Order: sequence, then structure tokens, then C-alpha cells
Amino acid sequence: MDKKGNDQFVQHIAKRSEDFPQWYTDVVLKTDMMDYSDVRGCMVIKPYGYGIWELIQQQMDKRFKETGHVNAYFPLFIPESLLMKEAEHVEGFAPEVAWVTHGGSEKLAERLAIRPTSETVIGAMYSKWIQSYRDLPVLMNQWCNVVRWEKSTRPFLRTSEFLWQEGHTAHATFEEAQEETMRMLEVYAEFAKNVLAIPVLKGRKSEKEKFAGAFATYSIEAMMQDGKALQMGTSHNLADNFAKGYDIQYLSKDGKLEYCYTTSWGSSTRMIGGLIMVHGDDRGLVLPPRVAPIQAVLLPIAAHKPGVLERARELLAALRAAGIRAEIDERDQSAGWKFNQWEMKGVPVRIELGPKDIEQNQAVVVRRDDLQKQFLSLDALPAQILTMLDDVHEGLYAKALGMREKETITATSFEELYEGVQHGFVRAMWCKDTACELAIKEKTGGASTRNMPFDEPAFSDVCVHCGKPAQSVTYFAKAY
RNA sequence: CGAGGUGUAGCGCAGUUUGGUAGCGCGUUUGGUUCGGGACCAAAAGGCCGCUGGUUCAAAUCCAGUCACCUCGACCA
Repeated sequence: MDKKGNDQFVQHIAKRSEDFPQWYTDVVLKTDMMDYSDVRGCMVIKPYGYGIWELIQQQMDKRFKETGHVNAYFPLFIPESLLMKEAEHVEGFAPEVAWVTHGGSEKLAERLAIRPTSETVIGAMYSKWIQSYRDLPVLMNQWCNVVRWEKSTRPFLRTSEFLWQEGHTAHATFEEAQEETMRMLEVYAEFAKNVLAIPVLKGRKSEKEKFAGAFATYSIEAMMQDGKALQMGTSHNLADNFAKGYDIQYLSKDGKLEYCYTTSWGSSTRMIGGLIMVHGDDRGLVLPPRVAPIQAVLLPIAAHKPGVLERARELLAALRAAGIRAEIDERDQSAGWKFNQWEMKGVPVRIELGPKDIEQNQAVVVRRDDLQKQFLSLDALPAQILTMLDDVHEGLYAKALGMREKETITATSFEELYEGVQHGFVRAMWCKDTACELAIKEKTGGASTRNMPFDEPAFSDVCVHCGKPAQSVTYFAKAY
């Protein structure tokens, strides 16, 4: 690269098309979102990245309140005996649990697991709290951190410690639990669309991939720009599996002792990784406006000239008064340098204000998504920026949806399916997912029915998702 | 856990083949000129060459061990 920079921050990033993993890492590190810590696989989220997370939290929490959930907090440590009560759950999580063995210098009589997820502790509490059908449903959520000792890690996508929310609910019947499971899956899908500008597929996971201990697991999956799938939220119907393990019972109206039906659902800082990989381009990050910590950055041009800075600060105040998260960059750097830096950081809208603009009562406004430049009058600028932010959101969503549709094929044979998942999603028919007996019925092609050789070795690295939207088709994708 | 790669200044790297004063670019600090797409000049600061041991008069460099990180597998609600 022949471009010169006067800040280490301004370095070229890898070409997205040539080296997607490297591009992703570059974007994460060079946009000042996170850093590596000394503990392997643990991330440090820096203020810019955390700002995104705060906006995600706010907007998601608002949705949880609307669906009647309340926030609570449960312990970080889970005694080993408590964790062991649900057999499938233990088996699934055992390989990735971190253990506390000592308190100070004394060895503990019983090891403490650092929560990989909280069904177990929360189940134990629910067992105390729930006595009667009048106590149901219990609808709670907690925002917290969890630890999973992963073998390999990637920033935001899979870290040893991560931040998330986990919802835990208890209901009187299986049907109510199922309804809750689907309701929250829908909340996630709506959130992905309207806040993150990411189109997602809703689907049910295969038996092999479902949450350890769940009756059924549903997820939302998005396609990244390399064609791979990323799970961006899950919702589990736990049926009465955990209620039986943790003795969550209630006395029904007609005086019978019954087990509860529980659900759990979660989404994490992985969503940040997802939005980087869905929207980013060769210039760096592209943030969807609703989670952008800075929605509009104001760059005074030739700021040393009289009046420029003053006018720019007035404009900043006007933007903020309109509810726009705006910042001004008054640093003593060249204009070109600032353009590049804020583009890399993905700020949705850039506003340039120089002496010539002030003369003509206008500003130069540039959208991050298409880099189109326009000259707008200063008078109505805040209102126009607000509209523009919505346009950017819609534009990003449409672009991501277009990409996904382009990279999704419909398969009518195993060969097509296998070929398709190498670079995108595949639509294929799904019947029932029972252990190793899987059958595919062709529907879209309208032709014959055949059995799918799911036990072929080539298929082992394919992540299977079953979605059941309107057209009743099935989605398969190669996953991260 | 398998295969490959990398550890040298805040960041990116050269130097290791052939042992001999620790180098370059960017950034940082100071002063000045600039300022509408990655500015320029001048000066300065900044290093347990991942760690441990060995060979040697002498090790960033050779040998052995070890640790960490990265990529790809495996694994992963």
C-alpha cells in the first residue's frame, strides 16, 4: 500500500474477498472494538465495541419488557452436584466447563463450576419459588457473563468468556412452553431485522445439534459474506426435562402435583461478530445505524479558519438535540486521514463542514454504505440525517438479504446439497430428524422421494438446520 | 488433540542460512509550516530479540527444552 498514515490505527485491512478470516480479525482489532487479554480466548471489549453491546442490550431489553419478562441475577458458581442433576445437560457441557477448586488456599470439598449457562442454578431456585399454578408462568431474564472453555476461539464469535442474556421461563403446560419458545425466537428474528439489519432464517436444530438437555432447540441463523452460517440466537423448549432434574413442581387447580415445563433462550456478544461479517466491506466496519455508538460524525474542514469550528459545534448541538448520536472530530489531522478512519470505524453518516459550505449554508454528507456524497442545506439537516439513518438501515438489510438469496440454492439431490453448502445455503426437503435416520422428500422440484445418505463422511462437517417457514422448506448451511 | 506458521520498540516487520555495537517503516514526544481524500520539515524518546538451559572468547542468530499466539482440521446448544 502506497498510502501513508500518521497513526498506527490507519492501516490497510486485508481484502475481504481474499482472506475473510484475516479481514474479520483486522476489522475487530483495528477499529478499536476489542483487544486480546492475557488469558487465552478471553476478550477485552473496548469502549467502541462495548458501546455497540450497550445499544444491543437496551433495545433487546426493551423487547423483553414488552413480552412481560423481568430481569434478575443468579450466581456465577454452580456446585458440581447441582450441575450433575440433568444427565444430558452434564454430558453436553462437561468438556467445556471451567472449575474452581480452591477458596483462598483451601481446597474446596466440592468443586464449583463457573456457569457455562444457568439452567441448573435457576432451576434450583425455581424449585423453591414455584409452588402453585398461581405462581406460573415465571418469566425471567438475566444479563451476565458465562465461561466455556473452548478449544479454539475467535473474537466475538467464540470466546472463552462472553456476555449474553439468558431468559428462563417456567410454565404449566408443554404447549405454553412451546409457545414461549417460539415467541422469543420471533423476538430474536425481529430484533435481527429491525436493529441489526440482518436477515435471518428461523429454524429447528437437528437432534445432534440441539441444546444438551432440551426437548427442542430453535435458532436464528444468518449468512455471512463468505457464505457460512452464524447462529445469532437460540430458543429452547426444555419440556419437563429440567423440571424433573431440579424438582420444579406446582400444585394444579385440581390439586395435583405437576412438573413445570421450562424454556430458555439466549443471545450473546456474538451478534457483534455477526454484524461485522454481514455488513463490513473492504474499507472496514459498516455499522447499522441503530447500534452505531456514533451515528454521525462531524468533520470541520480547515478548522483553523475563523468561524468554522463555531459553526460546526452549533451543528453538533442541533444534531444531538434531534436525538442523533453525533460526535465531532476536532483533532488536528488532515481531512483525508479522518475520512479514512471514520470509514474504517463504520460510522453510518459523515458530515463535512468547511468554509465553502458555510458560505453556501450547506454541508457535505456522505453515507457509509454506498459512499454517496450529497450537499444538504444546513437548515433541515438533523431531520434529513434521521431519515438517512433509516435509509442506511434499510439499505443494509436489503443488501444482506440479496446476498443471501443469491447464495442460496435449492437442491434436489445429495450432490447438489453437498456442493451448495460449500459456498452458501441450500434449500432442501426435510422430514424428520431421528438419530441417524434422515429422509428427504423432494417438494420444490416436485419430483421423486429419495433417502439422503446422511451418514456419509462428507456430510459430517455440514451443520444441519431445519427451518419451517411458510413454504415449509429446510435450510442447510456450513457453519462456523 | 493433528498439520502448518509466528514470537525482535506501541503497531507492522527486516536481521537468523554464514554467531561479532539492535535495525527499518509507521506511530509517540517537541517546535514550525500545512489543512476539501491517508500532509511536510527538523529534532528526540523508546528493546530482558517469548522463556529456560546448553555450545562458544562472543548468541536475536547454533543446539535442546518449554510457553504463548495465529491459520486449517477435529471439537463446539
